[in-house]
Amino acid sequence: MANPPRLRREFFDRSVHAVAPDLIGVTFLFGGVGGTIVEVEAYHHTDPAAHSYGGQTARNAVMFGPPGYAYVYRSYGIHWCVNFVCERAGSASAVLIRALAPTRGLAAMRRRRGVREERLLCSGPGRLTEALGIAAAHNGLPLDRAPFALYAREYAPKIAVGVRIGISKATEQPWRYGLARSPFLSKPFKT
DNA sequence: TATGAGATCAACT
DNA sequence: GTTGATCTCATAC
Repeated sequence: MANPPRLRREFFDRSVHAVAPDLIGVTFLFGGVGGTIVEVEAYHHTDPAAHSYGGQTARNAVMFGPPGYAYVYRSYGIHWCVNFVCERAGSASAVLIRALAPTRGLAAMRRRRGVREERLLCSGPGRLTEALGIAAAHNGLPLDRAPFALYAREYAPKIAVGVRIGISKATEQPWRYGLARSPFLSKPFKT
């Protein structure tokens, strides 16, 4: 069965609030391993919760570059989290990938994660980077070239919207998007 | 089901 | 010195 078309780099050349819901249902592979995006969050440089809010630093420099690149950072000193940079160079906006429904490379994901349950492989930003093998070395890589591969969705999914998770600033902004009722969400959406 | 501690690092006060 | 865009395990109800 043929893969659907890859996402073009221009896909990311739009408002982060337009790109984020459009990523739900997209297939995200890294080194041939991954699945369907079911949960994301949008961050913009005018947003106090964003890493880019206080200006450019060594850590967040990729966010200030052109769209269509991966921003990878260390979270809580333990985990890696991956973002897709959006809009245009300097806008410093990105979409945090929070959860996947695993479809490809299940054995590799189970080996890296050390768990068997499919639900626990990619249901959280730290979990999915561990499952896919994403780390600091991949910060700043383009999303339209290997080892990244993004494939357009083939249907319009039912999008759930809610407040973001794990932040303490701008907590009221409804910038978390997900596939409604997916069992692979890091947390369910209020209905 | 719910709450708490520990792991461990870069940015910031 | 404190705080996170987190996760896991332990303990308590």
